[in-house]
Amino acid sequence: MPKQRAQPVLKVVGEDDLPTSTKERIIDAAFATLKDEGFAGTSARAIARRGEFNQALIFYHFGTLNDLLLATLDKTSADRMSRYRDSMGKATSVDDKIQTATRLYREDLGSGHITVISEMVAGSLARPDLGPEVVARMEPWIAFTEGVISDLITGSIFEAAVNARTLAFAVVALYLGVDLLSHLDQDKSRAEGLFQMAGAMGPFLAPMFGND
Amino acid sequence: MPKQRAQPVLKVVGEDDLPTSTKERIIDAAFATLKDEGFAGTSARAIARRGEFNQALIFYHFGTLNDLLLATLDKTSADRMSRYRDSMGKATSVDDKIQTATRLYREDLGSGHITVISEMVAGSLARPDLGPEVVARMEPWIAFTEGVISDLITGSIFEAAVNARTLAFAVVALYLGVDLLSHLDQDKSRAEGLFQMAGAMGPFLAPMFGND
Amino acid sequence: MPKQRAQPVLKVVGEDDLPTSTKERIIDAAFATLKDEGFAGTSARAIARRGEFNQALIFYHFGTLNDLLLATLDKTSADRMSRYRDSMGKATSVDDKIQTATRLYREDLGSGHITVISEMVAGSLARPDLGPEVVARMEPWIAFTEGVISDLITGSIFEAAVNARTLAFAVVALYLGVDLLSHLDQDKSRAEGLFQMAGAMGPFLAPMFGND
Amino acid sequence: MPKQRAQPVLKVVGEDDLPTSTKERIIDAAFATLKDEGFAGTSARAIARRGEFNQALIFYHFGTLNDLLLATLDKTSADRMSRYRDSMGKATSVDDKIQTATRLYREDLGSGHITVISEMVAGSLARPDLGPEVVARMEPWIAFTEGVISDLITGSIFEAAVNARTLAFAVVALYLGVDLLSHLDQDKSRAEGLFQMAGAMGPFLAPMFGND
DNA sequence: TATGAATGAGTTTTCATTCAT
DNA sequence: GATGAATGAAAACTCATTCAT
Repeated sequence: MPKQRAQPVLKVVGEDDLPTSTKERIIDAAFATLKDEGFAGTSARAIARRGEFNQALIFYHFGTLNDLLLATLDKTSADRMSRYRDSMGKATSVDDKIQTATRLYREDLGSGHITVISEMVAGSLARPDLGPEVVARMEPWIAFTEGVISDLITGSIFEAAVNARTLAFAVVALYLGVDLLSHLDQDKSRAEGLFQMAGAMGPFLAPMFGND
Repeated sequence: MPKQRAQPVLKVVGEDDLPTSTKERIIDAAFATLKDEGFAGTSARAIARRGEFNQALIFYHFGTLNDLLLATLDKTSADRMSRYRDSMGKATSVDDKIQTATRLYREDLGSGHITVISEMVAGSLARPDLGPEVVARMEPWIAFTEGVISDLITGSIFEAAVNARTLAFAVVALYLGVDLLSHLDQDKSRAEGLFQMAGAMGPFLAPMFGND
Repeated sequence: MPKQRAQPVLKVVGEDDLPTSTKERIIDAAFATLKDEGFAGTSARAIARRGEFNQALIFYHFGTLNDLLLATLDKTSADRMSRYRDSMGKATSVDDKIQTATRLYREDLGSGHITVISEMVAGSLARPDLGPEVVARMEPWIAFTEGVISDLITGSIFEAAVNARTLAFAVVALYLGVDLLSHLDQDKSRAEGLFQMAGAMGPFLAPMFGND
Repeated sequence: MPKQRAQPVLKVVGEDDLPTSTKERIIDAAFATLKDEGFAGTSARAIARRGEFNQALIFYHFGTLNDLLLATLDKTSADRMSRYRDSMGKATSVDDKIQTATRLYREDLGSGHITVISEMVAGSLARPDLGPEVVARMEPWIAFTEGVISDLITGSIFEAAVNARTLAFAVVALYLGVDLLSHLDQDKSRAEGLFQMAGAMGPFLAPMFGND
């Protein structure tokens, strides 16, 4: 049985996969179900119904529902990560980075990426064996954020006081917390307000980081 | 029928309650189960087993498992809130407030308050009718945080740029996100690191807030 | 414990009862619940809620839910029986009797008597120990109907061919069947149509019974 | 998913069905349970025990206990209906029809058809969402009876006075009522007596219908 | 590869009834 | 007489997973 327990994290789906292999169809169905029905509604049955295939197919291809869920998280995470890398790489000033991050966040919101991430993180509490795996999938995001922060503070007055890794952890935690709360009370405006506030502080902060 | 559907949020438990009324015993069992078995493990059966009482008692006293869970959240929330109010009220300088917050966080960690809050917030995604209720219970915390922040920035250079309410939302979201991640990967050290970093920045920030 | 298992059938409630004794209040609540919530909805809890008294009172006074239900059936049956006796006693011709029966049926419909009877008869299938007791409560109605039929056919051409007792059983069965079906599909018009048809046949039948 | 929510009413089971498909086994078990344990005793558990299969199989194949019950009613109804159609089609005179109906009734009694029908009709009062569905399944029987009556009264003196549809409703209601009472007090003799009386009236009635 | 059928363990909730006070 | 609390048994239904084909 082709179980796939410890699938490499954030591996971009290989080129040998046909455009819509069965595995992809299943992942797409899982993504859609997670997005629309929430973690609680994402049973094997629900995914199969959504993708119009047989329930057992999930277990044939992924061994476990958990593993499908993780693969789904991997895929959306990998997709978004490449997008983030591209965009943030091009942004140089603090201000610019804030603008870019805001734009990306709005994209995430539209694509369902946010929903799926927060459903997975939160849901993994309810499926205890999922927890560590999900956290592992957050690691690359922390690393990426750490890079962005390092770039930013190197040479600034903050360089000494700030631990980039720790701050990166905080940023990712904040992102998740905001997602979670926004998701729970169906209110996007507070997250939006947060980005706007950050935007307003951009010019404020710029001189501290040696941008002008 | 002693249902308690719309229990007042954050009502501090009155002194007239006997030391261990049945309702309290049930809430305590729910708290312990939430803490040790996680949200997923907190079924009516599990709670009853833990508290060594009959399953049906839960429904007799709370009507619904959800309602018991909310009551549990209310109780722990109320307990902690009064503690936070007392302690933060006494802290005056930024530095002081950071120290106090760190101390309180460590208390939360020991008492299981953190575990229970994050289990509830995250788990409520998987019990959709719980979501709004849980968010509503976060509101007082946002309000409280807003107060602390307002006190802090009034008269400082940040007063104009910062929206206290939005920042309070961010702080609560950050707290939840940190809890969630720490809880998921069983690793408390990163949260600890975050507080230490904040502590290190304390003296740094003090002058910006007009403390000396 | 004052159980009341084999309560005399159709005994009119004695004069020693206060106008609204507790037992009566309970019976009234049971009647109302049976009428509005149906047999399935008539749990001890539902009755107690409706009458605004404690659940346990039912068991104190009647020993068993079944016994309360039977007492309720007795009461409504006794009330209606006296009414039927009075009215049918005054009707002399076939035609007259049909008119009277139609009028009484409409009364039954309004008072909820019909609902309660059919709920009880049908429901007693679902509470097997109730069955024979309920049937026993139908006996007086069969006897009463037998009397009416006997009066009618004595001296008519049917006297030899018809067994009054058997026909009485059929009439009661028909009444129940009609109630049941009308109740189930919420459609009173067919029962009404039946009475109208009987009414139309009255003058037709009259000569056969020696009325003119 | 082989749910069968809106199964065609009274569809005769096709010959292509294997002798004992799982669905049939389940229906047979439901039938037997309904017959022997009564409606109240026909829980999913009881059916599964009787058929020696897993409880969940019921829900896999029928989605809902109600739906299984309805399918069971459909099957027995369809079986009997074809038998009634055949037999009554061959009976021409009133007398003949009465004899045939009596014979069929005795068959029903032996097969458990009667028990199951009355359990279902009465029981559906206690499962409110079942009511309309069960009534709908009575409709074909009313229609069939109407046909028999129409044949009978056409050209007779009753043609003007009798509404065949209304009378058919009454006949079906009577049949149900008789079943119900017989079933409740475990006494078949009164129903038997009724048929005997009808038999005795046959020659009496014949001339009125133009038979000789 | 794929699937329909099957399963065992689990879920929340409701019920009639009992009992100590 | 009356009550609040407690209980054991049962209900319908859902779940992830397995298996024979």
